[in-house]
Amino acid sequence: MSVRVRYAPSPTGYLHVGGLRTALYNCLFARQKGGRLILRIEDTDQTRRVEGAVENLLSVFDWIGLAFDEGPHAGGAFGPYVQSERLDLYRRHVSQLAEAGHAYACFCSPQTLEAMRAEQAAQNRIPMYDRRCRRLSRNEAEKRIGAGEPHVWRMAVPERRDVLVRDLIRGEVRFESATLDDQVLLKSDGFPTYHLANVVDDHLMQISHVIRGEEWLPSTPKHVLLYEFFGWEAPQFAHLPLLLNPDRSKMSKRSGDVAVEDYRKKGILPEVLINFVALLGWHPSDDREIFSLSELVREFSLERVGKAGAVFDQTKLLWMNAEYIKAQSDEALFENVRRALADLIALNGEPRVKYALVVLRGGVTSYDDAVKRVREVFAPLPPADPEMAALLDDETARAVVQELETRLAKLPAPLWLRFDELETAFKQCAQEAGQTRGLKGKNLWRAVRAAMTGQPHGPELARLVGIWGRERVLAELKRSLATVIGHAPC
RNA sequence: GGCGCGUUCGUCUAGUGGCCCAGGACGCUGGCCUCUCACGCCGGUAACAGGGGUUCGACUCCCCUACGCGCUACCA
Repeated sequence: MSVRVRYAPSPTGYLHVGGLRTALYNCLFARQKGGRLILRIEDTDQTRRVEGAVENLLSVFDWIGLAFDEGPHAGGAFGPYVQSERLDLYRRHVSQLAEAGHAYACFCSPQTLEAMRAEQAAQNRIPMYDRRCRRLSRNEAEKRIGAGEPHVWRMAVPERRDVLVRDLIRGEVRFESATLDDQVLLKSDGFPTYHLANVVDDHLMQISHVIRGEEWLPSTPKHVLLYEFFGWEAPQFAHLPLLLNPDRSKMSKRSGDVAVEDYRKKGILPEVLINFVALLGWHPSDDREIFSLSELVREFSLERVGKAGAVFDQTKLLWMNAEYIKAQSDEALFENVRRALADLIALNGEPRVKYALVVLRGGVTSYDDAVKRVREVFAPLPPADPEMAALLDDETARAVVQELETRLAKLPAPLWLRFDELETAFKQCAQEAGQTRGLKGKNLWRAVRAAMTGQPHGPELARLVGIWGRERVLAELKRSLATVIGHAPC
């Protein structure tokens, strides 16, 4: 049997990282087995309609690089792929169920149900539909429907029997049907509930494996029953462990960033998000951690998916992002941040901006981070650090700085753009300047740093010189010399 | 409350009865490198939820307990 899997989100307006992982595992499974990946939109809740949600979802998948073989955008032989466009299908199937006695009309109003639950709660009983409408005769039900009375259709769960769910990840899970509610299948507005639509569509779309979040495991026996009612073969199930907040509750919107879009904004690379999320609940047979999508396709297996929920660790995500950026060549990285640095390039020329990036890229965790660092190095200096400034209250240090300035000013102009040579030349100038007054090593460099930046930290000075260029280097040196003179210690 | 799932370092995890006084990664941390920070390199830290079995031998199998989580809607 050919493998057909699906990712079936309800269009809430954003893609949850948990959803991304589900979609990814489905994708990996499909690709590896030479199967098809289907996108199906489960928009059966009219009250939660979000404008533009599908478009947004598609654009996020586009960014992330996951492609569906069939779906509302891609078409396919099993459409429509949007549930709100399949309403008649669900109605027909409910009639079929009703005909066979597996579904019944229920006329209980929301108020009635609420009262019933309140009473059950008060008596400390398990809240469950008491099946009062199940006892209605078919005649009476038809009469009330004919009279236009609002109603839903519920599934008639068998009284007492075991329902067995076979799960590829969890093995066999047994449920007693008495604990299963007579689930609503078709709502009073004519829309199906998840349970009905899901089963009908999975069957009609010939889905072979249902790979979804663990939160669906408790309702799977109902689905199994529905397959039985229809006389259909059920697909294979695989329930994935949940993605968790740091407090180990189900990862949710209110506890931080859960939307793929949020991570995109933070500068996380799409391939990193894929790599990272793949490792949440799945582990390869060795200890590798860096995987491209095609490597994941090769390595993935449901057998190696774990059972326990996984906390989404932002710190490790950032580390992985840094790893990916580290792996990029200087050229590639520059191209990736070029747009964000356009103004600086116009102002300082491309060679120096690019050089700055190369010098500063060590340890950057994102493109934004890289851009920030480059911007900082070109920005005006913050007020001098007192300790650093104090170094220049020294006669010798000042003389050395003065000497350095003189020597740098004499360097030929073209040299300032030949960064390697400039580094060497600068070091030589500084050392020679130091020699005139017997300043060397740490003392020499600290003094030069104080004069150039006034800051305790910063890029290596010999390279900062190339980044800044002649004009600024000389200007900063002069400025600090001027400042220092009137700055004698009290 | 009911039903279900789960439980190895803080976090992601390896481990399918002896290879494990438990391995890798992130984090944290010590050192080295060094004009500083970062990077890099080398090292350290830290876990089998508890209790009973089964077995010559249990992280691995069984049972119980505890804890966590999920579901319990005319939401998905």
